[in-house]
Amino acid sequence: MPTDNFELEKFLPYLLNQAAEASSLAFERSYKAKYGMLRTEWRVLFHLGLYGSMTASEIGGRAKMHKTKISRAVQRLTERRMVTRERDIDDRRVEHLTLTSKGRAAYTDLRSIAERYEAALVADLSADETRALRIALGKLAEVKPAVFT
Amino acid sequence: MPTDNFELEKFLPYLLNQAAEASSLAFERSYKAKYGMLRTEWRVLFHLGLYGSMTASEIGGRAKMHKTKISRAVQRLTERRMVTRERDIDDRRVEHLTLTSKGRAAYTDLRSIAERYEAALVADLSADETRALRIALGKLAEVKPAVFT
DNA sequence: TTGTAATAGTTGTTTTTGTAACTAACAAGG
DNA sequence: CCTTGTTAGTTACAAAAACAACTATTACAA
Repeated sequence: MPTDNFELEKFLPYLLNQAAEASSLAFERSYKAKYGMLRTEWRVLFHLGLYGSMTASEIGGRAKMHKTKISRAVQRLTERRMVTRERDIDDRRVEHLTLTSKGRAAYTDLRSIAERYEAALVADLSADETRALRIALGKLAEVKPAVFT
Repeated sequence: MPTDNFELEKFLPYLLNQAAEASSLAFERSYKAKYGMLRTEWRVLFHLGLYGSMTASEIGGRAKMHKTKISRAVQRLTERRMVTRERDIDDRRVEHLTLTSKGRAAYTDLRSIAERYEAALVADLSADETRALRIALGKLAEVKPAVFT
């Protein structure tokens, strides 16, 4: 019984948020409960697990996370002995971040959870839907549209 | 140069978040700059604009927003004279929320921005992609998967 | 009735996030 | 060398979100 013809449920920013939130929930519980991690932290962890040693800026560029988020995530991961930091010899502003064995163990564990979770999510979708979804999401993630007035 | 074969860029919770954030940005600037609204507030505004008078619980159920978020959003919208509250006669716990003319004007304006913005977002996508995207997102928004360990 | 549970919504407190300002180190032209 | 500008990362403070405890009201059964 809407009073006009706008469809909120199809408005992409709204729909994307709902889907993102719902689909993040179960995974969030895993890394939160098992490792006391925040969203920012598992992202940093995964980047280091996947790409090996990285600097904060590199992670920021790739994950599109603001540097303050990364700074705090790294601080917490360091306190928990999951990440070590090492100053660059040539440029002492730069820090190289690396997973400790504890961090790598957490990454390996969470990655396997992520893989199984992904499979469960995709199980609801047809192959075509999944393919189109990934392509469309990839495009939308890059979009940087002008402001509307 | 990943060190293993997990694809973070295809992991749905991650990808969805990126897409949701990127695609919300421009619209967020509109309602923030023009009306000083928060995400929670435009959502409440749109529900009232679309469905007419609603209670906080009804909005919560439909938008999957926690009741404290709604309570505070309604409070701010009321302070700005965009929403009025009226106690239910039969059940005095319940409040019926309605847009004022000022609220309705803001809704109409923002809805038209939303429509144009949606068109700009979808312009990057093929018709098939768009259709599959909406269907897939709709399913994912409903998904409530078991916790993985 | 009256006692217990449920529901609508609010308030208080703690976490997280966002934003801006900051320090430290490097770069590059004069 | 200096000055000016840039980059990497941190810190401080303000805004927003999450979570839990609360009030007020209704429902319902003993």
